[in-house]
Amino acid sequence: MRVEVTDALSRAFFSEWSRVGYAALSLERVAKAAGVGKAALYRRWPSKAAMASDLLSRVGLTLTETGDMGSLEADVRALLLAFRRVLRHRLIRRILTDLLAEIGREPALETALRPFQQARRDRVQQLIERAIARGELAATVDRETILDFLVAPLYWRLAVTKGRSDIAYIERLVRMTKAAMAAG
Amino acid sequence: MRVEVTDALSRAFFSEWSRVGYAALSLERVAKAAGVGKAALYRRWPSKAAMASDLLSRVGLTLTETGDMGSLEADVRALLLAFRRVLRHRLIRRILTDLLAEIGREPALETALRPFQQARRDRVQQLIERAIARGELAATVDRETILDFLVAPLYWRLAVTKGRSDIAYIERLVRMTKAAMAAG
DNA sequence: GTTGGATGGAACGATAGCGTTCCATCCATA
DNA sequence: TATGGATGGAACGCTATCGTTCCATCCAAC
Repeated sequence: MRVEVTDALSRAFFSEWSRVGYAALSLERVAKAAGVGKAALYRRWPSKAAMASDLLSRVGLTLTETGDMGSLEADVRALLLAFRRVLRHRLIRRILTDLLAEIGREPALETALRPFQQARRDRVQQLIERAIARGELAATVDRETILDFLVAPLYWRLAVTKGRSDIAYIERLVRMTKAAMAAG
Repeated sequence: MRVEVTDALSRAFFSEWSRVGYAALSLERVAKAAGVGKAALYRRWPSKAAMASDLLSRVGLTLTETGDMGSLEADVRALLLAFRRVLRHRLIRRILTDLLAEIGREPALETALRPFQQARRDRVQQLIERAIARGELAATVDRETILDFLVAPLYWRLAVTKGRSDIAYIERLVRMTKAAMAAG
């Protein structure tokens, strides 16, 4: 099967997803937007959920990885900046919020999202372990709750309240997150 | 118009919303689930968006209000517990996540949600002002960012990662949030 | 008891996506 | 240059919802 057709379909799928949402996503429109016959789509994927899962799992490979930045503060800053870079894409933001809403209804999507969550979780775990090794955090901190604190406020601001997220904000977030981690 | 019909329609609307999501919500099914003719529904609301906005604005009145608990820590705890009580309802959680995803596509919904956001914002503002008056927080703290920290982690855990939120977790959240606020 | 308005229910034509099938055309490989 | 598989496009029957209309029934207020 021709690769450019597959690519066009993938792009159209995400574009449509962002535009109308998962539930209202019509494969007929996806094919049309890709400039492709419906048959070409159904030859590749049997259903909307299957297509979504497949495409999401492919994208999962693109996750950025940041190494040891030398200190907890620098690690947190790097993580937040990387997260911000991703969440600033309108298309990604739309799809992510939609995905989080749709997961409760389409179990297949949860499976597809799991690699992302696991990658994020692993990355934060490493960050915490490094901080403990450096003596910047107590060994008894609650990993799960720290994970919540490292991701949630920035997500909330970028995807929900749609406020500013300039460097000054990120720096404040770094300070506050560090303080929270030390208390956890 | 008969009140019990209006009530049945309202209940059915939220129930269906939670079940299939806003985009896939069919007013025909809502009427059927309410045991009511479609005409009775369209006599009351002209469209899905209008019905959603109207019903949401009615619900807005039910927002719980907690007074001064005597200290920043007690205030934060009360806020988190109240928030948890709301977010523990499966129906509310589903509708809320769905709403946050749909807002980008249906401006009318943003208008309907605004009173909620404003109420939450006001409440947090009062909490902060009280803390400053008590000398527990510096007058220079960033209100907006604190707002993010007070709401986001708990939302993230309850609505996204679907992890535990027992009292021990809430207490940890109180400690960490307090530390973050002091650093902000 | 009468009356007037709201009701449940059924049907309308229109639109749209579903998943599938068919076919003439295109194009890469051999 | 020949050939076989993928292609775009059109159409299939089916189902569902839309927003509207009609009507016989019901019920509450007078």
